Amino acid sequence: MKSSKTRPATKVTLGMVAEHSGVSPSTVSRILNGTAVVSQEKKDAVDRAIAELGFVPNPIARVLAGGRSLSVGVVTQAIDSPYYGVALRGIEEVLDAAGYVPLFASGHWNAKEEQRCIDTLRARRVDGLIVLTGRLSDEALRKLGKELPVVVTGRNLKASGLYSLNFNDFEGARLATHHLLSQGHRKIAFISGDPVHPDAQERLRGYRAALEAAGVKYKPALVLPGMFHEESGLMAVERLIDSREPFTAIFAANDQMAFGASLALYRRGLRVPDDVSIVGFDDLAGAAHSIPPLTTIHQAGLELGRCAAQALLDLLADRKPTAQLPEPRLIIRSSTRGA
Amino acid sequence: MKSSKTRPATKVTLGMVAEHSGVSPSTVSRILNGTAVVSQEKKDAVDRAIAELGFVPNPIARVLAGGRSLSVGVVTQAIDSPYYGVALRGIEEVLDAAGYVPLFASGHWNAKEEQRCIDTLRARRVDGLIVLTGRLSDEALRKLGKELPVVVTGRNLKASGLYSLNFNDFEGARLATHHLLSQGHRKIAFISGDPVHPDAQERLRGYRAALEAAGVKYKPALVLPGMFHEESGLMAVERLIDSREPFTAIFAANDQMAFGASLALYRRGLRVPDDVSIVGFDDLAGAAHSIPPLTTIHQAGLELGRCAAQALLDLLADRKPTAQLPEPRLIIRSSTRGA
DNA sequence: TTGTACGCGTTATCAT
DNA sequence: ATGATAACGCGTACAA
Repeated sequence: MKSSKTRPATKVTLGMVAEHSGVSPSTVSRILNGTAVVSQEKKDAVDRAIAELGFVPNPIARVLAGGRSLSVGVVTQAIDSPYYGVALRGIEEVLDAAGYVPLFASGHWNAKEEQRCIDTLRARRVDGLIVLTGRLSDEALRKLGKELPVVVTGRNLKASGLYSLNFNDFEGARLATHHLLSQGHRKIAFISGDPVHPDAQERLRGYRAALEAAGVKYKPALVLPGMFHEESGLMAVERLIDSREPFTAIFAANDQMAFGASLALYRRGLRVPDDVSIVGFDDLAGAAHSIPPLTTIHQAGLELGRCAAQALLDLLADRKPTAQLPEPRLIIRSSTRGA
Repeated sequence: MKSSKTRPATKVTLGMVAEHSGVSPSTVSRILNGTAVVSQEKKDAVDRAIAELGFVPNPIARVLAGGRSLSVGVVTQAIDSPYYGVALRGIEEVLDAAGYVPLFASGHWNAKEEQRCIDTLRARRVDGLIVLTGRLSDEALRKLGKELPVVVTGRNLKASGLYSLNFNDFEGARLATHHLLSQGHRKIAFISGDPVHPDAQERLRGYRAALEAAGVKYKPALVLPGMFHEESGLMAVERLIDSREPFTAIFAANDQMAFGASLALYRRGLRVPDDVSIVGFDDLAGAAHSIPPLTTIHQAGLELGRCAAQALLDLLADRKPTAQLPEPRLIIRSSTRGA
């Protein structure tokens, strides 16, 4: 029985291919990696042998011998993050198309764990690294970049072997706030993210800039601390309501907090958008199907992943990365309306 | 300057540890792997040398030499799935605690891609495999189990080297439907999942069983096809409303479709739960913060991941896995009320 | 209990 | 352009 499925039943090695096609192992290796010019004649013979034998190179042996592993490490913060999850998909997509395999590891927003991830990944000899908005110091990242190609998001570092990709959080927040302002809202609450996070600071800046541009006085009582998750958004609004500080709109520094905020409003009998308008940030998958569909700032997670992977591929191929993230866009849905 | 951080600046090998402690490489290896009994004296010397040199075994070389890779392949369907995402976190968590590293790959609900993932993972010499509800045939899985330890979810296969973990979808659906019934609902629509999916069939069975037990006649016009995503839930309800088939409650085969259904209701001016009650299935992270908070069947994704990983660890250690998934539980929130 | 020698499958170096 | 040979770092027979 001749099986058309070419999956190696018994391990077939490069050496066997060499023998089968009457050339030396080195030649086979050269053909596989395009390391040197080989006569068309031998190339054909080897290709045929590879097909006949169903040979698949052993990536383990390859890397031990000093070759590339064709794998890249991706350190994210939580493998199940609704935002970064889609970024991972983007990374997977473009890496796969280029023959690379992603190795994911989660740092859990903890510099120490993150360092452990990186150590593990490097022990596994990844060819490069993508770090999604980590807690590591810029210095540590810079040093890392000297040792292997690295792409980081959420930073603005520049160095050879290190490429940064950053969203314009400031502009996104400005856009969101301006949208509310343009609809006549003046008492706009802001649910901030974890201040440790640079993104959170930028978004606060954007909020303030929009206010200022519109001649609306910034009121500290209207900015509530949050932690980027639903519960914190909910509690922020509860506190806000209890404080009796009047407001007609809320801008949450991310969608998850916006969801929590909506729920708090719902519980207090306040209607969105009739009683209060609300805008989020990120445009998570769920934003379009929340009730009401959430007006938000689109921060393309998928694009983020794709760009990061593409940039790393460039670095790996000794090309200069040019990937740029798209500018944030306001997505108007149904959670906002005139004051 | 003496750095307390013990990260190998220069690669330190097992051989160097051997030399540094005056023993042979084999002895070091034995100590590392507990392969044989070694005198306490040498053991201490080696341990000291390891600490002093900051030695970290090279996993690549280790596996090439025939040892374990301490990595396990995890094939999921989409790296950004809201349900499986948390399962991945559970897997990561228990694997990590045992010194294993997960390698994630996405099959995208496609048997061919799934097979590719498995081939890649095996080429990377994973010690075992976790397959989350794949499209692969039972036969293929059985064969795989003969070659390396495998844990699958969403199936009921039994074989040595192969462990299955399955939720009681039937019971979950029965519970959900019964809840609606017990509140006086009689015209209960069911938004089904993709029928290709065994889970979807089981849930339909559970729905019918509950109906029958309550003496309510099953009405085909009340079951709408869905595809497990929001949009399909939304369209299902639109069709249902347009069909003018009366209904007072909806049971969606998963939360995502329930969200979509809620949105359709909202758009048509129908209130949840005042006009129609709705219950979902899965208990996604977002279910608790949707508006209104969704009554649903808790299918512990985190537990699923943990159990799968634990079972694989057992298999790997030649223990008999005993992990069992918890029974589905009804989580009553605010999307359901009396008819 | 411990050490020696070899092999894992590939790439890199150095010849030719 | 091609081949022989030596690594890569570790595990494991086998011998002692």
